[in-house]
Amino acid sequence: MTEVTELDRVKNCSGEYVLAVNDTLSVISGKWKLPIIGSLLFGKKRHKDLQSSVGKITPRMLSKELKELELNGIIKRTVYDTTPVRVEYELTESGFSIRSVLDVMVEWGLEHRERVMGSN
Amino acid sequence: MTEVTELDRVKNCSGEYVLAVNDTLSVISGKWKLPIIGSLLFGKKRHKDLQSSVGKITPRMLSKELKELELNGIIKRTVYDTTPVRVEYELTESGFSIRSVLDVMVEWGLEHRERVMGSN
DNA sequence: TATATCACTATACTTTTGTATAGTTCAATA
DNA sequence: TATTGAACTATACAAAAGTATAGTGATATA
Repeated sequence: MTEVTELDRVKNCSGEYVLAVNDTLSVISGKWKLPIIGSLLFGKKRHKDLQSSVGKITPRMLSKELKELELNGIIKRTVYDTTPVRVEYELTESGFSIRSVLDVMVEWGLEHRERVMGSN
Repeated sequence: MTEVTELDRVKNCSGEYVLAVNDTLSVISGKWKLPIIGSLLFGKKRHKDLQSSVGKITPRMLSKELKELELNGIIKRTVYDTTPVRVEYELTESGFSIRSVLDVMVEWGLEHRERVMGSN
């Protein structure tokens, strides 16, 4: 009952708290990260599939964002030895689990809009 | 039991979902938003107090970020008719409530770090 | 009259982030 | 041999975000 977890510790230290939030924030920041994650929630996709489903992203940006997401452990990249080569991207466990964060953000966003609209 | 709320609706529509997340994201994005909110969680503060508690932010950036936070309904600005003039900033209800979002982000961030560290 | 305090604002940058457009590599097919 | 398709990469540029440094306006006190 008196155990202090890492979580309790961080929540009570304003500096580390901000750092931890920023860690999460950096994973989903960038113009195309959310659309990409959103698209991959429906299943694994290839580069060209993402290009059409994500909007008018250029291949350069798509590569860049995918590379960052992979580095951050959000997606997994698999290369198949076919011709032409096939590369598939899919969410990792962390990738799927971040959905709970996004859900909370959607909820707050809608509540906040109500509060702001309600008092005009 | 069969009622479909706004929330359910948005969660099932990938486009609107991303938009709603981005709404929330835009409120806390910017290099100094989190430190400012973090500082105001401890109580109302004046411009100069924030300037010292938030780090090495310039007055220009502090004004800019405060203005955006006010526009977004996260903080309330009060001017007192003293000399020299006194201006106080404090969190609104939305400002305080966003802490629940930040808490979830901290939790995910720590779990994610465990997962990534655990598999090296 | 000069100085100090507070809450900014102005101007001119630098850095980061994103866009536009074209080109590369590989092997398989026409 | 030329073309195709997938998955990128290269180069140059534009826009957004952030920094550095100095200055303003109001008023009260020395």
